[in-house]
Amino acid sequence: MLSKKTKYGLKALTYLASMDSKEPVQIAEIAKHENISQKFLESILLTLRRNGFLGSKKGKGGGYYLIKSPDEIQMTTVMRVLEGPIAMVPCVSLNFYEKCEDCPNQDQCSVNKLMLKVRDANLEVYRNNTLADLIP
Amino acid sequence: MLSKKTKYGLKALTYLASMDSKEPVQIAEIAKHENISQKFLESILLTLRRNGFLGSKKGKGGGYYLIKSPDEIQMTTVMRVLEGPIAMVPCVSLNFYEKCEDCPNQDQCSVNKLMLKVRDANLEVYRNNTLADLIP
DNA sequence: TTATTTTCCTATAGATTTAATAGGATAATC
DNA sequence: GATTATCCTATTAAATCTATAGGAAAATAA
Repeated sequence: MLSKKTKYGLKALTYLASMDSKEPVQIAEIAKHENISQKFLESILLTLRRNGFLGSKKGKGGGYYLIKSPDEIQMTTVMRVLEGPIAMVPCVSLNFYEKCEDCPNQDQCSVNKLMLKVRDANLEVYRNNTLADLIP
Repeated sequence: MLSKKTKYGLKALTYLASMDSKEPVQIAEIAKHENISQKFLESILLTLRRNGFLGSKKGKGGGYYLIKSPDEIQMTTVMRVLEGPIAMVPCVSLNFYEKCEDCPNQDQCSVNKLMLKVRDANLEVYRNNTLADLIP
């Protein structure tokens, strides 16, 4: 299941990407427009800023804005920041690899075998889609 | 993340599929061979039996065995029983569809748009792999 | 029959993760 | 100096996942 964090994060990014100008947009506006708890959204936008997707401005007329052009924001990077590893098991993860401690040899592991294919299929989708592709 | 339930279930199914004969295999043997808590595995095998993947026999010489041939067991059905919906959001699920209550119109929803592609990519993998393909 | 073995079944405890809230600090503008 | 809006940490609440407990039921063997 996709976490609400990711869901809300994607919606917020898309909302910002759909703006004509790059003027800061307030959290309250995004939250209201997308039906999201403002405080929860606040923490999400914070991590998006900390990870280089958004810029921010404080005080009156402040808010968040996209730093890059939507077509330069790959879904792989967004998903990794919001949802975590794209792989369903650590032993097939490119960016978060970990050996399974219970698995004697992963080359003969059926789960590894299947999840490798799943990972590749998902990567293919995320690599071929940018934020620009999500705008209605 | 793949749940341990699914991981263990897949390993158990693969172990049974790798057997030459279709003689019942005891929970204890599977648990030991795959490093799984026996009691936890017990409940997993029970749901696999209830969902038509396994047969069972009680008493001495009893255990679990595959009902169908491994190449007739599609990963789509296994994943749905063990892990639940293949889709990451209910609004793109084929078998567990639900409308998002917070989404005014899902045709213009960016999450829906992306997750539809993800779902299709995953279905493609699960449909093209059977239990037979997981055997080392 | 009686003992043994193994699955069957429900309930529940423990652990982890996710979702949401609280409350004030910081910085920019008016 | 007042107001506005982001910044930041901690904590609570809810949900889900993992594992265990403990006995019932059924099959086999003595």
